[in-house]
Amino acid sequence: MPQRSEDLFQSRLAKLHHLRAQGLDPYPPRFSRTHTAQQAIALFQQEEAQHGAPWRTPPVRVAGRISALRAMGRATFLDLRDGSGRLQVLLRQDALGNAYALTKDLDLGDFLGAVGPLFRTRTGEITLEAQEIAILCKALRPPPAKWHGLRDVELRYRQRYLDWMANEPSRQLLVLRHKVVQAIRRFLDQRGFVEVETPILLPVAAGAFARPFVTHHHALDRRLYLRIATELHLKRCIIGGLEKVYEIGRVFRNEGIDNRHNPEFTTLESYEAYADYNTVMRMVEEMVSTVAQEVLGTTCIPWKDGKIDLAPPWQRLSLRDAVRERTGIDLETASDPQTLGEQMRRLGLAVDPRASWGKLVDKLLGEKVEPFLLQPTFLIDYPVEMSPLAKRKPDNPRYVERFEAFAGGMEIANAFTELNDPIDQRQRFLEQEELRRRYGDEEFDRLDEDFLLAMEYGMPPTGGLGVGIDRLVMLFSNSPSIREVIPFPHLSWSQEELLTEVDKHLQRLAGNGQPMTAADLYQALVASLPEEVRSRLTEPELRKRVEDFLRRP
RNA sequence: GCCCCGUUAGCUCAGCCCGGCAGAGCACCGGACUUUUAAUCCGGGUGUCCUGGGUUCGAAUCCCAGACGGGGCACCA
Repeated sequence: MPQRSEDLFQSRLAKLHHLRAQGLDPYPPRFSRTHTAQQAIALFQQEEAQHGAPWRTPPVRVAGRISALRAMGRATFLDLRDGSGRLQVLLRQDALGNAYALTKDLDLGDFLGAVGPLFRTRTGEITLEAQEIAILCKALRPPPAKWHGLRDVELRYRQRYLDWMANEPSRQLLVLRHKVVQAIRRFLDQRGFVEVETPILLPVAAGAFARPFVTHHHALDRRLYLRIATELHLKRCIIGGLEKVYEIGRVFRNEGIDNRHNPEFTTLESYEAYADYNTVMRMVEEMVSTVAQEVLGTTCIPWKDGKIDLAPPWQRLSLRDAVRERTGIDLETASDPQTLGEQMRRLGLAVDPRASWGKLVDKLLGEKVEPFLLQPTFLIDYPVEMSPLAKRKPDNPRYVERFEAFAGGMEIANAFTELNDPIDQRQRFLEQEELRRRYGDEEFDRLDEDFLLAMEYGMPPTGGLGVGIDRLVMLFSNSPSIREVIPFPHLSWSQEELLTEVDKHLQRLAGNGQPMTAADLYQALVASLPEEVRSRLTEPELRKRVEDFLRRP
């Protein structure tokens, strides 16, 4: 595989062998350090203040990755970087003796331990003068360029560790994400919520609008799906008597990838018995603003060219009013697909004539309302057709007690007073199944018989909430793309992966010793390659690969 | 699915319009240098110009097809 960068690799390999030849272990099992880079610098500053300059501390032990190397004959400066920061190390032949020869085998990216006193150089930089050094790990590939860093977006995502090595903001984003999740947990834990872990592999993937991923359990010989939501299991917890539960976890939706969608993403869902969507609304604005305050130190955050103020209370706007204000359409009168579709066409929207009313409302919201909700806003009371798990409004059964929260034009939360009438719930599921049949749309929700069974035992009135953690982190970090905030985002095949896959098949096909003609081998290859690989390569490309393969010794 | 842009050395990028020996900085390799800081100085270019096909005496450059990435649209929570 590593045909690229072969020379750099070989040069480092040679140094590795040279180290071994001298009886040094390039990968020793341990090195005990007494100070991080930051602690070492703090120690020096403290002692210098006490004793006055010039001052040398007693020896300290530090370790880190070599991030810069400035060699000048019998003295070498290098920068060691660890999790806390950077410390300059001076290697001098006079101080190190024979060990100084090791310097020649060091490269950027290697891990090194150094022992010695701290002092200030002529130019004033706090520096460790090494009396002892130990290579802790020989790196066989070079780190990204020190000056330009790593800009190539594809490389940044495919080899995220290089991104983190080279780009401080990317590292910080990971930490920010952690702090957000931590602050959410703290918020909920303090309110008596219990965190539970519900299954990811399910016989029925229900609880949201999405196509699921399919997998198979061999021992059970059963088709299973990856969950698209945690909702139905968390409600089972409520049924079982836990009154406040939540889960922060990954859900999987088999859909396209873009700036706001990754096929796996993290949601928070919480359920609280004896709460309703009004209770949840207050909790959401308090939670998001509290998290912002704890993590960012303010509730007023920059977003694109403007600012968003997350301090409660957030604006509350009924969905019907919001649509009427922005489009002039009244959903009460435009209450069938034909009328609504007609009015939407008049606004210049492309309308699928077969779309259901709920889908049309959804599209109208997505096009004409949501993108304009920059300051945090609750959209309240959704049509029942779009919300099969929410309780109807007592005074208008065509609507449900549901809200979605928006900020920066993105949906960040979705919540409702949960439906706990098992007969209505069954009816709603059946309607979803019917809609899926009628519209051939895989994304309608699914009937979950096991969940209905649970609900028939009785569920207290409950307020439920879903929050997209990734989008919340996008908001908090002013990131335009969800890929930035997901440590390892999904990408398609790279050219190298494809060709490696082809070669694997070629080796297997040609492996039984019998000589094959290029034409035969090509035929066998096409028959053997999975469609996902074959379809990404053209016939001439594959034929060429076969010929190259046969030409190889 | 559609449109636009990109893909050249390990990294960041120029060269492409108007076809003529594949370039720069950093990194790397060899040499000098015991307080440097993007160290400096001398010497060295290390390449499947994304892939495949076509036009041409000649293609990184022009044409066609495709892959991957980015952006937009469509679709979608």
